[in-house]
Parts: sequence; C-alpha cells; structure tokens
Amino acid sequence: MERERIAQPSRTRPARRPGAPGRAFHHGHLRQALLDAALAAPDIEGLSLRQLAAGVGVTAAAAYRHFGSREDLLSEVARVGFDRLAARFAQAFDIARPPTDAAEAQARMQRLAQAYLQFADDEPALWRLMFGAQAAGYRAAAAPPGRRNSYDHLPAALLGLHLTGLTAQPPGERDALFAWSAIHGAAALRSGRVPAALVPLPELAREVAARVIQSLRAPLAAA
Amino acid sequence: MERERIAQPSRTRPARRPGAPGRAFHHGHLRQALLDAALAAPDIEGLSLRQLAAGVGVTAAAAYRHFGSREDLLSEVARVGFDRLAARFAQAFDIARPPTDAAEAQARMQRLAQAYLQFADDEPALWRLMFGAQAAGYRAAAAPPGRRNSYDHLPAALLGLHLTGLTAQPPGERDALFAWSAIHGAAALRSGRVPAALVPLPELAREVAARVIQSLRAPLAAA
DNA sequence: CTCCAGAGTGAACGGTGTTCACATGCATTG
DNA sequence: CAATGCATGTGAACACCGTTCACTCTGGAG
Repeated sequence: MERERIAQPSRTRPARRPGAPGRAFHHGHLRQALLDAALAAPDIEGLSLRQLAAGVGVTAAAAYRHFGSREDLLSEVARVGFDRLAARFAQAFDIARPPTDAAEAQARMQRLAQAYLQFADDEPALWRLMFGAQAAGYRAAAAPPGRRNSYDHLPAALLGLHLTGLTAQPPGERDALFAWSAIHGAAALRSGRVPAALVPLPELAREVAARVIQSLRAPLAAA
Repeated sequence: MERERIAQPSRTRPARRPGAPGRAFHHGHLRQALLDAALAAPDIEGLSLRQLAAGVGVTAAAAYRHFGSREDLLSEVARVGFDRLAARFAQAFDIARPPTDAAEAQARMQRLAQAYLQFADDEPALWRLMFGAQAAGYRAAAAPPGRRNSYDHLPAALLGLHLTGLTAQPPGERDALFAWSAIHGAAALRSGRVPAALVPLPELAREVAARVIQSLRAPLAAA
C-alpha cells in the first residue's frame, strides 16, 4: 500500500523540506516537527507524547529516535523558549551601546521589563514550562556557551542606570537579583490572574521599572 | 479472611482514631489520612493517586468517596498550604495592633518577607503546588469568607509603613502588588536555585524588605 | 547492484486516573 | 434487639500514558 513516492533531489544532507504536504516523512525533519508541534500546543506540559506524535502523523515510538524521553523533548522546547526570550531582550536595547542619558537608561529598564512581561503574556504555555513546577529552566538560559545569554541584559540595564547617574552605587549581583525578582514576580502574579496585575501591560511595565529603579537609587540603610 | 476486628467504643461521630496501628480503617478518617499523606510527600504534584491510596492501606477507588478527582484532592492540599502560610503571617505580627514606630513597621515588613521566603524553603513541594504550573492557587487564599485572609497582612504592613512616616503616600493596591511581586519573585528564584538567591534567608529577607520599602518611599515620578 | 545504517512501525509492558457493580459494617430505625 | 439503609471500601475493567523492542522499510554509499 502507498507506493507513489515523490522522487526528490535532496542532494544536501539536511535539506528535504516536506515537498508533499501531508505525507513523505522518513528521513527529514521529524525532530523539528515535534518541537514545532509542542511549541504550538496550548498546554505544553500537559500534552502526551502519543498525541504529539500522532499530530505529526507518526507513532509515539518514532519520537524516541530523536529524544531520549518526553522530559528531554520538553527540555528542548524550554530551551527554544529561552532563546525566544533572549531574542526579545536583544530587541529591547543593544547591549553593546551604552545609554546616552538617564532618560534612555530608564527607557531601557522599562523596555526590558515590558519584554519579560509581554513574553509571559504572549506565550503562557511556554512561560509555564520554562519557569513551572520542575523549573529545570532557571539556569538553562545561562548554559549555551557561544550564544548570547538571556541574563546579560538585566545587569547591563542596571549598569546603564548607574552610568547615567540614576543610581548611586554600581550594580552588584544582589541588585540584579532584586530587580529580576520584582519583574519575574510581576509576571508570575499576572499569569496567575491576580486582578491588580491585569492592568494594561505597558502601564504595568512602566510602574515595575520605575519602582525597581527607585528601590536601587540609594544604597541600603543599615539593617 | 481477616476476621479479628477490634470492637471499639467510638460513640461520637468524628472520633475513632486508628487504635490498631496498621488496620481498622473503614469508617473514619480516610479523607484526612489522604491529605496528610499528600502533604508529607516530597513531590506532591508528581504523586499518583494509587500510590497515595496504597500508602494509607486502601484502594485507589476509595479515594473517590472523598474527592471528586485527583485534581480535587490536590486543590484541597493547596488550600491547606494557604492556611499554613496564613498562619505564618499571623505569627509575623498582629494585624489588629498598629506598629508603634518606624522601626517596628520596618521590622514587620521584614518578618513578613521572611515568613514568605521561609515557607517556600520549608515546604518546597507544597509551595510548588500552590504557585506551580496550573496555579489555580493565587486567588485561592482570598476565598474562604470567615477565615482570616492570607493576603491581608501585606496591605497592613504597607499601611504601617505609611502611618509611621516611612512612605509618603498611603499604600494602594498597586503598591501591594509591587511588594508582593518582589517577595514572590525572590521566593520563586530561590526555589529555582538561582545562585544569588541562595544566600542565608534572614539576610535575603532583610534585603528584599528594605528594597521594597525604598521603592515605595516616594510617589512615582511621572512616566 | 548490494548492503547497511538510520528512521518509523506495531505490539507489548507496567503504571495511571476513573468508573461501576458489588461487599461490608455502622448507626439508626421499628 | 433485630432489621434496614447508607456511607464506605473493594476489585475488576476501561482507556490512556511513557517506554522498550524486534521488525521493516528506505535511501544512499561502496
């Protein structure tokens, strides 16, 4: 059954796009197809490997040619999530160019917060996977060696605040932690449908950024 | 098989503690036993209903006499978690008695933050359940009508800051949101093993509280 | 043209949540 | 005190899940 196979050139190894739309897997892009399907799912953590495989027209066992386990697959998906988040940060401001003045430094902080919050808004399932229950992810973004790190932008933004005179002390690791906490917490509460956090996003981002800047303006008073 | 049943008095309805240690369920406290077993589990979300039931010496189907589904059971467990969190808040300071001075108001904020962070440290599985992936929980604490609300303490602490002159404006809902974000975010990052958050807890709590107070000291500058 | 390594199949394993007909024993009636 | 009824727990069954394994197929290298 099912002879009719389309003879495709496919001279280079990783080529072989799905010429025929539905059929013609076998050697090709199953791995990517599975990742794409998972990324498109409304509830990534809740999806079953069997459904996922069936969705791309393949047996569940076939997935094990490309991933060691369901957990592995989800880790890969989370990694893509961190890449996307990093891409949004990169769009928020150019880390290589220092801010021109205090207003710009403040705007950067605000855009950074907005990028973080917007990401959680736009991709809630991916967000939950990245920072959810098992949370293997918090460090995942820091891993890939060559690639630009997701977590570089926040220290850079804080440094910008200091260089333009908005904060008294140069930013330390703990300052970054607090800033991250505030932004991450806001995103978590928002995605948890806490009413006060359901305000329009730019407004929330502006407020969080402003409060973070204010909190870092002066060194801490003695405990 | 298994005759030997211990005839127990059990005159009042909800009495009947497990006199004989292993056996002698049937009519009694299965519901509570299941909740207790779940609360004691190292990974609440990951546990199976069958294992849980087997752990208390009962068939999985028996659980359905007391809970509509596994999800229902976990919701109940989460509710207990919010009660415990509220109890810790109640121990942090008496909400009915306003703070005597600025130092006391500041100390309250700090104790509140510490209670939150300590809870996440002490009961990580419960914490993940409460604020984890599905996160039906963020509002759950606000629900029970008669009982003291988990979320009353934060606004009270903020009001204390204002009354003792530590903040310029009376605290609004959005101020509470920011404060909660910062504390919750710190707890999330800490439970996510972010290295900078793994500092000794009292120190982290002191810092977060101080930064929150500083961030709320003055009204926001115009956007 | 032959061979082979990689890719996908289908059946099977044990485990899961959930349902349902059935057993059982308590507490309350007559 | 005996009988009844209802809440409570049982065991088998269902569909589904993740994972493994022997197998088939195919496309490209020699």
